[in-house]
Parts: sequence; structure tokens; C-alpha cells
Amino acid sequence: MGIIRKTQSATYLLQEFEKDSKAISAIELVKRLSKKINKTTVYRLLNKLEEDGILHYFLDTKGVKWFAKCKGCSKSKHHDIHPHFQCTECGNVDCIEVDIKVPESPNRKITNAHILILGQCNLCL
Amino acid sequence: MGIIRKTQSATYLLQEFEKDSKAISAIELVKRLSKKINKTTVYRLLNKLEEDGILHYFLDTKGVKWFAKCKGCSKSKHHDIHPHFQCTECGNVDCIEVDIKVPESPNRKITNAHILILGQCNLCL
DNA sequence: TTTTTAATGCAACTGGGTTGCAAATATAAG
DNA sequence: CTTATATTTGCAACCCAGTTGCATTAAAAA
Repeated sequence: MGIIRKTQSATYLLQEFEKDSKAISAIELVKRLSKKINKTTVYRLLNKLEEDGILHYFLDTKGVKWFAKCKGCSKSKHHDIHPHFQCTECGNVDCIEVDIKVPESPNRKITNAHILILGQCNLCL
Repeated sequence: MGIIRKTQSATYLLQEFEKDSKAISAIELVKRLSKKINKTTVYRLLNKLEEDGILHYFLDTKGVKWFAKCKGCSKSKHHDIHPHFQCTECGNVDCIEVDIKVPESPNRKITNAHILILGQCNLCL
């Protein structure tokens, strides 16, 4: 489980990400786990897991945080610069396993990119 | 000035975007105009100008709203799907006038994309 | 075990952004 | 120009996702 201790809370939280490999919003996680884990703890765990390279996060169009499991990230560096897709109807979010080409730009050093693609998912079409 | 009335507040607000053509965060605008316009009014004007196709907005890595002038947008449709660049050192944001190719995806209908590119700007390199 | 260290819960807080409503201002009508 | 109508504005109070301080509890080390 990496750097964090294997506490009950951490186990419960990670279980949610085992169920299916979709992204889950912090709000949703707080709700789902409200009987087992305090809201503050959920947020603290999410942040720690992100720092440790277990989860990655991104913001949706409303500035709400979503988390998903990382693939091949380490504590020192996140490699998840893939885009995320959010359905404008149901709100569900998926990771899109595609490398996107970020345009080079003169006089700038580009280090990262956040790409949120919007549209309708297969269920809402 | 489009659909909104040409009130003093709207004039002051739009003046800020005339100065230079960079993006400005809502927070910054509220600060700059605090002696002339109430915070609530600033937010209401920004939202209205966005709806009317005068400004477009996007969120930075912290979920904060930034606004910039539109080019060629109308009330019915925003055409600004260009990426935005934010310097991770000074926080400044620019519009990048490049068309980005969003990957097609089977079983999805893609309608929009939010692309935030991160790195160091020419002043911070 | 006992000691040390990190994680947890609670309550209160932060801050960007919004809402309701009465007062003020802009535009339209006369 | 004056009055009537519609839109904006300011204020205070609110919303809510996320954070912080601190005393308590649970995990790992000794």
C-alpha cells in the first residue's frame, strides 16, 4: 500500500477503486463512505494517495475533484497525462488511454497538461 | 456591447480586458474593481458576458475561474476550444491560438474540450 | 508490552462563488 | 422631458467543496 499505513480507512477507500476502474469524485466518495470514514479523513487519504502515486486526480468543469487509480506512476512522478472524458448528461468520468500531443510553444517550457473532453457517453447517446 | 445594458459597471469591467488581452481570474477582477463595483456584480457581469459570447472562461488547476475575450464567438455558440497555458511559477494565463486535435472515441460523441497546458512562461524561464 | 509515530474524528473555519431582496439606474413609452 | 417598465446593483447572508487545529486513537517499531 505504499507509504501510508494500512489502516482500516485506507482499505475501505481503496476498495472503492477496486470495484470498477472508473474515476470517482471526492464528493461521491465522502458520501459512499460516510458511515465508515469521516469526511476529513477521506480528503486526507485521497491527497496522500495522490502524492504517493497510487491515485491521480483532476478537476471537472465545475472545479470538483475526481480521483482514479494510476497506472505506472511513482511517488516522484505522475505519468498520467492522459485525457479524461466527462459525460455532460450523466456526469460520469472515464480515463482515456490515449497519448495526446500537446502543441510545442516557443518561449515556453511545457511540463504537463490537463485535458478534459466533454460529450455524451455510450450510455447516454 | 451586445445584449447587456451599457452600465458603468460593465464599462469598467470591459476596460480591464482592453488593457491587455490576457486572461484574468475572477478573483483578480473582484480585487481590482473592488472600489468601483461590488463583488456580486462582477460575478454577475462575467457570467452574463460569457453567455453573450463576449468573454469565455475556463478553470485553472485549482478550480479558479479565468476569463478572456472571445474571438468570433456568438451568443449561440462559443468557438473557443483553444488551449490555455498557465505558468506554474507566476500563475499567469494565456490563450493559445492553436487548434488542438481531440482524439475521436468510439461509442462517444465529443462536443467540447478543456485543455490546460502547464509549464513555465517566457518571463519565468 | 511499552514507546513512538502516524492517522482519525470533530468542530470550526476558508474562500470562491451564489442568492434573495430592496434600492438604484437604464431604457422605453407617452 | 416625464413617467412607466425592466434590468442592474449593493448588501448581507448563504452555499459547499475542501482544509486546519487539536485532542484522541490506532498502527508500527523497539
